[in-house]
Amino acid sequence: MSSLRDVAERARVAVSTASAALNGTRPVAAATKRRIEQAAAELGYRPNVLARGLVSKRTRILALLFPAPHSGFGLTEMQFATAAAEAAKERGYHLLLSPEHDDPVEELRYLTGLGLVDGVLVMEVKLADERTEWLAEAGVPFSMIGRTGEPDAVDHADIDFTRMAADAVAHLAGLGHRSMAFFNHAIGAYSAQYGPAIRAGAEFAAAAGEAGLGYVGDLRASTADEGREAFERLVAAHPEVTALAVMSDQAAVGVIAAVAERGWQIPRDLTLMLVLSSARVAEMFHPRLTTLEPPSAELGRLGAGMLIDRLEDGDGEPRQRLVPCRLVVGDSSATPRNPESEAAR
Amino acid sequence: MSSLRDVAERARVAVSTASAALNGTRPVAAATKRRIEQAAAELGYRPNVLARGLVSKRTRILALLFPAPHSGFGLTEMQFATAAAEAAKERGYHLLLSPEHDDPVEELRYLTGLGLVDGVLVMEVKLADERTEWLAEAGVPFSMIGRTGEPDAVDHADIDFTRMAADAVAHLAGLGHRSMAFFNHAIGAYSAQYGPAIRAGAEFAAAAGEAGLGYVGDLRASTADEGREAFERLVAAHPEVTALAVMSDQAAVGVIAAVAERGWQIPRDLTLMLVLSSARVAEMFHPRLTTLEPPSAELGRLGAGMLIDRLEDGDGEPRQRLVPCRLVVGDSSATPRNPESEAAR
DNA sequence: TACGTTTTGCGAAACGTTTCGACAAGCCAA
DNA sequence: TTGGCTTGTCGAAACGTTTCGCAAAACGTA
Repeated sequence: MSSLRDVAERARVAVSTASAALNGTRPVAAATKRRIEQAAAELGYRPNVLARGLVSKRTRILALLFPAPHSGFGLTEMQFATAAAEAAKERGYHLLLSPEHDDPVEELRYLTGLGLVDGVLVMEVKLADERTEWLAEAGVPFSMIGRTGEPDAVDHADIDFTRMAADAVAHLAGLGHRSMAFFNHAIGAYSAQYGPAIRAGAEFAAAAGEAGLGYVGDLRASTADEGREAFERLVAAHPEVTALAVMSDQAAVGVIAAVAERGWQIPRDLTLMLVLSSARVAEMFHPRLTTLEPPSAELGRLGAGMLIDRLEDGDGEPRQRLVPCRLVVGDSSATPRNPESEAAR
Repeated sequence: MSSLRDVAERARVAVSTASAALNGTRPVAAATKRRIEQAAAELGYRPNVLARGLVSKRTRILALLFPAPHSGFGLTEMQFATAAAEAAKERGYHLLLSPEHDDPVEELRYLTGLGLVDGVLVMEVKLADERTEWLAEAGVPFSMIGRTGEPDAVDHADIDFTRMAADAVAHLAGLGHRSMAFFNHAIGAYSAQYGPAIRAGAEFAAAAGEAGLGYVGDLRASTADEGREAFERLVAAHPEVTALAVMSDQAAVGVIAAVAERGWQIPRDLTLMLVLSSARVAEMFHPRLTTLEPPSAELGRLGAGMLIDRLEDGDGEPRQRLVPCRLVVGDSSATPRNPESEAAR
């Protein structure tokens, strides 16, 4: 690989002049500049990232903190990563995929100590997150996909949960439903702190109340078995419910099976929609399920973009974006079976 | 961040001695070594990757070439990436997620010219792949997840397609089926060169022949509509078929819908199995589908491991591994409806 | 013609490592 | 005591950039 020195020799200038010309950091006479650029082109010169980073303290490398799959990874997490990598690439940055294990903070200490990365992208953020706390304290630039309970002035891109719940409720109410149930993720060691579960739960309750819908919100399921069981409990306690919103696609499998076992049909007897599952997954069900698709790629893109903005523009007001979900209507949405007498069913 | 110089000062030795002690590249007196190590620990010293890479020409960074999603990415591709990152991390390496666009070779030229990566991990390898050709020619160390048509001496980890087809056929034959159909991926610009589609097609035909099963292998579908249509064609032309193996989960959605529309049931009237879909996806269907789950994580791990071996041990015989799939039996497999008279059905 | 000012280019230092030749000290045999 | 080895440590150079003080050249003005 040819170095800047080769370029300088070929253009018959000093190395420093070549550097200035190529980076535009100092004025260089037009003719000289042209000569240097041509020499660089002819040699196929590529600046060495390491040498550059060593002196400039900027590597243009971002790290994406990738949590160990806690509950089976989905397309969503995947899209964060690919979209972030794409966005980074477009702006001349690189993305390091950095898996996390038992001791995220120690690993973070190691990772940032390497002098390899300019900033960190954090995903699967918990309401109280030791990683973001450490990063803030250590003064390492970072942005979040998701957000902590008190994101204050921290850059982040997250789902607009308020709008998501409102959209879902509007969809159901628009079809004539008067009563709905929300199946949240199961309470686990993880989801106890998991922002999306908590925010979605709160926002659904609020949106249903706002719209005057009956609301059952204490159901929790993350597996097919749990979904089945939760559904049975629901039917026993709240037979008036005609519409279901389910967070976990795994749970939906169980719910649908339980519905079928009763001889009921979707959407004739019950409307069912997924929440925060990709359309690709939703259409794998039969019937194709309605879903509120998370803007995963958009979040990944935004997260990376914000971090780069921060790195380049230095400080400034916090960059924070809430992005709505996309409602993809499938074949699982319909008017309630008997709107008039539902309460008496 | 403290540098090697700080460590050396604190331990009252020369920088070069500190380096030797910490890396073990030269003998250092035990007492001195201890002093240096302690100083390093006290300062929380982390060697700077850039400085080290600049002189040693080794960064311990691997790039994973990530193709632009051609037909919607699945869990499989995701697992390559995460497993490769994990494996790399365990051996002290980092993984760069490097998206590809229109001109893979030019991008590769750029990427490797940066001096940032020691080696490249290539996935979604086509039978004739310009990327691997370029890499080989340029002398850049690389390994493949998948393989070209003539992998010769190139390191790779791939699915054992022969075994996969044999396992599938054995499963179906074991249930009593005498005739099967294989739904391959649709012929697209991409899949025309796509190893898995081509290898699976060939191996299924061979395995069915070997086992003495009737075989229909000219069906192709990658979407629900195509799946539905292909199924109708199959029923019209080959009513004797009692077992289906489907490559695309999207196509399976269509097939299943078409089956249901005829009033048939799986597995009562027809056995259906997925090929190269994860169990997580397979159990999203109703009934839960049998699947031959690809060893994605294993392939990612192996691919990274091989590359690192090559980087560290220098040359040696090619490292090549074929890994079998895992048969996960769901509720979609059963004995044929009427084994005796199937040909007359 | 001389002087101040601007433009243009140069050289050296620095970034934090690794590598390697040199050399002082210690030891043993002659 | 000398000479030859071994062991342990040091200093300097190198990797490929960027940065920055300086000086040479070019220009305009008095």
